[in-house]
Amino acid sequence: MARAAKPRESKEKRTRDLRAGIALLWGEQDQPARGPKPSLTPRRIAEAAVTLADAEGLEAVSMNRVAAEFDVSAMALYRYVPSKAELVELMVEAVSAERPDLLAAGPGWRPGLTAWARLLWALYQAHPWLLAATAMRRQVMGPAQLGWMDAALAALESTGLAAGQRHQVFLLVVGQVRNLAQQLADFDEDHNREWGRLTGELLDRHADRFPALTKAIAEGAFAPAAVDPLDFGLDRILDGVQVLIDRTEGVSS
Amino acid sequence: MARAAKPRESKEKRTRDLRAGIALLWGEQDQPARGPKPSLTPRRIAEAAVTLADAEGLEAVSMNRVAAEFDVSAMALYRYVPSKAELVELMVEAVSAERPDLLAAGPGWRPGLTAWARLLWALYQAHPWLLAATAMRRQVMGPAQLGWMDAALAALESTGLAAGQRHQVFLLVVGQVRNLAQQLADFDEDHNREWGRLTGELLDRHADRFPALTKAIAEGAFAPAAVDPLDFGLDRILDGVQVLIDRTEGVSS
DNA sequence: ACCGCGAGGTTTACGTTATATACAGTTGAA
DNA sequence: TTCAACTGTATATAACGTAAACCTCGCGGT
Repeated sequence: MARAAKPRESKEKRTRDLRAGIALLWGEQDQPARGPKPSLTPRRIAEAAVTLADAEGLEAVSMNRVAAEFDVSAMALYRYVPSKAELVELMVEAVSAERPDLLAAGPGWRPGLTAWARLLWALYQAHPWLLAATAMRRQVMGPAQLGWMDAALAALESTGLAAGQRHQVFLLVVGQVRNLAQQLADFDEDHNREWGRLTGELLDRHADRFPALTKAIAEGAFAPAAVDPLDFGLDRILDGVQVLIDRTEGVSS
Repeated sequence: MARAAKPRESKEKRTRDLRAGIALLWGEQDQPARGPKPSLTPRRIAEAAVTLADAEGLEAVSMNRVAAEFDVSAMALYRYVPSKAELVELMVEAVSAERPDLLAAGPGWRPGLTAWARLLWALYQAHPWLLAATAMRRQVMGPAQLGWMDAALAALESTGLAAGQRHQVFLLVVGQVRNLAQQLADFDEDHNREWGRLTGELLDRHADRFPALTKAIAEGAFAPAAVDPLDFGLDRILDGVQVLIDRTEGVSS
């Protein structure tokens, strides 16, 4: 970690970095004329990093490991990618490349948004590192991520909600998927059972301090759920959105 | 980072670590008889780490920095804390120490749960590092966190929902608060405006690719919201929960 | 055709991280 | 008094991101 204690770069520098990073994401970098042919591209680098992350997790993605995939020194990558942060952005864009297709879900905002959430959830399941990758600072969305966002907002247009509300609902659904991904990431079968056993003993001994929790556990609150975990939260949220829509229509009409 | 490529510790070792960590969280460690008096305690170390994180962020919390706070070598801390991960757990427990008081919110599950969410949100605002700290693996809740959980579950007892559903609703509300914290953490005034400007140009140029997004922006979807950001999502979620309660009551009665 | 400069790639080095190991100093119980 | 247990330090290791200096190409302008 070369975190130099927040060197507080100059504003011009940061803007230049940002501009370069965005150009990279949109593929709008002008390639050079003079000099040897490049042996790599940002795209190929990102793809190698993605397969590495899929196989061994985001922690395994170091400049060294990625460079080794091309039999090249780590520093060589910096000719194509300004920093590791930008590489991660490219990885996110790479796996978000194909825009979700909501037409098969049928008409109406709710089937569309549900399908959208399911597709996003599938993406997070296929690439468990996505959560950590997008949690990193510098939330600079590239065209692929904007495509996902556009698809969700399109599904919401028929609701009659205001633009700000549509955006808020979008954030709500994204949040639900990401929360689920977080819960799944935390989950380790053995570890969880072991913690449950050890903490269970302590809970018994202090049952008076945690009455509601004790009762809920006794009633099986932590038993593995039978239904798809995405459904419960999503259904509640969309029910709530429906309530808002009904109220809005009632007022306007 | 001494991440030794997931050395896959033996199960016995992991269980012992877990047991030691839980004992630490619950303050159930037996103190030694012979030997010099300890000059520190896990508690004092955690408190120093908390003030450091409050002031300079979680990234500033290194074993060296914390140890320096006591004019002591970094390795000395390992006499009190098994690893940095456990230290972070202790930090979380420290700031979660006081159990939320929901009695002032009045009767009924909804005012109680709303108050609970507001208090948790206040905690995340007071300690912005909480999100990252709790996102780290090994979700081993100590008594303080269990106290928060118990308070939320207690508020939900009057709903008549099943234990599993109460748990799910709890997760939903926690998730909403954490999502908000995430959105706030990503947000940097200057940076965001700059990204909006640069991406806005690109969006104009590709408006046909993102029609719904373009329309939403034109209608001011990204204008700073006037209301408290927690409210929108929370209201939608709790509306949805109310729908579920109504449906459940309708069936049972 | 030449030549210089820009570009690709390597090497080396720095500062930082967590923590394993070996050791020295201190203290209470036997 | 002796000894084992305990505290704290010093040293060492592996890994990380990346800055800086350097060599080696090969195209563009002359």
